[in-house]
This record gives sequence, C-alpha cells and structure tokens, in this order.
Amino acid sequence: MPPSSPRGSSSPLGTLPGVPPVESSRPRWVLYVDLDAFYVSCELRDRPELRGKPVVVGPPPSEGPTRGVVLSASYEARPTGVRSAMPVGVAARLCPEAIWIPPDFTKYERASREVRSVLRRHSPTVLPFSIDEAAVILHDASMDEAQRTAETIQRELASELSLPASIGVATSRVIAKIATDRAKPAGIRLVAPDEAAAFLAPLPVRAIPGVGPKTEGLLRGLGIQTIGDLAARRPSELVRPLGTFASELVSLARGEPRPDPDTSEEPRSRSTDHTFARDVEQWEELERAVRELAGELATSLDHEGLRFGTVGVALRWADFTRTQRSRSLGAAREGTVPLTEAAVRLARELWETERSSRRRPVRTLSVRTERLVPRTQKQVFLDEFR
DNA sequence: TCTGGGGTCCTAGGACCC
DNA sequence: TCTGGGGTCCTAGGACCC
Repeated sequence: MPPSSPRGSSSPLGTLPGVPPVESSRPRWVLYVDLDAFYVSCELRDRPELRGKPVVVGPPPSEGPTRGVVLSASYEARPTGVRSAMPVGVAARLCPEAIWIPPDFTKYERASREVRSVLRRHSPTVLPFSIDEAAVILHDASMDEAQRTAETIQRELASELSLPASIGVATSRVIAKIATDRAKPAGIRLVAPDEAAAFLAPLPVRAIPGVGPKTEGLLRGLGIQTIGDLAARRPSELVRPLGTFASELVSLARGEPRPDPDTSEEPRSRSTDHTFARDVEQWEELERAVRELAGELATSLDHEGLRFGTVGVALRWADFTRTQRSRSLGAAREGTVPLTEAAVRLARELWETERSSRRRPVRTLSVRTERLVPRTQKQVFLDEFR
C-alpha cells in the first residue's frame, strides 16, 4: 500500500469530552499528568532499598531465554541505553548490572486507580489515557491557578503515593502532552497560549504524538525536520502525502491546535495474544492455543458484561510479518462457544492459505473481538421488523 | 540484537442498496 | 439500453501509542 496517509486525521489532536464551551475570558487548562518510569516506581514503593539503582521491569533474563521485552527502566538504567520495548537480551547486554523485576499488572492497576483518585480532588473532569497517563481539565482557571494546581498534584502524588510524575500544562491536550515529555522526569512545564508556537518550533516533528517513524521519514523527504519547518508550509502542500492529517499538523505547528475530538467511553475491541516460546509448526498445537485464548477472552468479556459482533484472528509468522482475518457474526453474541468456533475457523483458514503458499511457522497468535456492545443493551434483530 | 501485549484510528476496495 | 452518484457495511492492512 502506498504510504499516502500513514496516519489518520483525528489522532491525538482533538476535543475533550464532557467539556462545555465556556463563554469566559479565562481559558480551560489541560494538566497532562504522566507518571515517571511508572512500573519501576510502583516496585520501588515495595522495595525502597532499590532506589537509586538500575532497575528494569520485565521478564528476567536469568530465568532462561525469553522473547519478552523491557516494560520499564529506571532513570539510573537509561544512560546505558536500556529503553521500554527493547528485547530483554539486548537490555541485559547493555546493562549487565540491572536488577530485574517481573511485572505485576495487578499492582500497577491498583496504583493507577490511586493516582486517579488523587487527580479527581482537583477537577471533576479527569480523562485517563493509559495506565500511566491522564489529563486533568480545569474549567475557567487563571494561568497561575493552573500552575499552582499542577504543583499541588505533583506534591500529593509524591508524598502520599511515592509516585513521581511529570506534568505539562497548556490550553490544549496535545500541547500539554508535548510539554509533559519535555518536563521529564519530575518536572512541570507550562506553555502559555501566546508562547505555544515558539515553544514548539525548535522541536523535532517526532515530538508530535501520532508522528512515528514513517511519517517522520515522509516529512524529512519534504525538507521538514522541526515543528517550525512544518509551520511554514501550506497544508495543501502536505495533503497528498499525509491526507487529512496534514491540516491538523500545520495548525498544531502554528500553536493553534484543533479542538480535541470526543473520545468514546465504550471499548471498541478486546483481544488477547500469545507469543509461543517456540514457533508452532503443527495445526493441532495452534488449535489448542486458539481454544485456550478464545476461552480466556470470552471469560473476560463476560466479566465486563460485553457481547461481540465480530471475531478476528491474527497470526504473526516466524519472519515477523502478520496476517489477519475477521468475520462479522451479524448479531452480537456472547460466551465461549461462538467465540471459540469462529476463532478456530478463522485460524484454520489463515493456516491453510499460508500452508499452500508454503509459509513459515507461527510465532504469535492473537484472538480479538470487535463491535462490542454492553449485554444490557437490547439487540434489535431484523426479524422484529417483519 | 531480534523484536510483548493491549489498544485506537484511518484507508481502500468491493458488495449492496437506493 | 445504458448509465449516474451517494451511503453503509465488511474486510484486510497499516501507522501509531503506552
């Protein structure tokens, strides 16, 4: 596919939900809170004797060969080059003295809830974006009030929860997020509205959320390296390579980001993956794994009270390429049986097509559900109209 | 050095309907 | 007899984020 539009149109530059337009000269402020080295910080609460040491959360390399990656590295480990998402073997070589801690997501989820409850003291509008990021919206506040609130939040998170955080403060979500990245670790960076363009100009385009390696490469090909370069262009010049993302980018670069889009409260999809310790060459082994994953996913959807309208299966092959197949079930279904039956059928189809083209064994299996609807929501069947 | 697991959003072509 | 344009749904693939 030609990379005509590597990133879509709305991405992170959009409107905040639940925020009424305010007829006030005092702007709405966004405090973008990002917890520093979050998983590591959670572990250090339980093991304070490790503070100041190179700590890495991830599957310990001492427990044998693993296909895992680093989930979080302490700031003491980072000078060696260790980063999130880096293969464990690489990290172990870069930082042999690292202290490895296996991840405990239950612990991190609990800490994340504690953080959100602190944030809610300061505004009724707290928007969680991930386990370690959330935006606090201050309606009708002065710049000084926004700055002071950020300082208070940072102090409370540190003293009550022992969790260091960086906070970016701006009148739009995307600028607040970019400011947060510049504030790390443990800093606060406020960007006044009339300062936004000057703050952004020297930064690389990659600092913009939604601009990854592909888009960065495209822009470099056009002679655009910094956000300031971007601001000097006409959106029409960029529409062909970037699609509708172009005008969003240029508005942001000029310090006038578009209003933030509504973010939906309901989950759009649920999935579960498994990377095999050794690539799978037998259908029977793959089928067992499909049944197991589908069963786990059905159980977790059941706990969430969700039904599914589409089932999908994806296979990652030994060469790291990926193929996927999905199918609509018509009406939403629930339970292990329909999910497992559909998933096994799709997996078999993928397996067969790839076998006939003599493809490689399977590295990773994913089972996913889409078009989710709450169980309480009544399903409307076509039959009811006849 | 060899790449996890969980998500979101967008594009594009084809089917199908009006 | 030959032709239109718009809309929605489905499916596959891709970029990106934490």
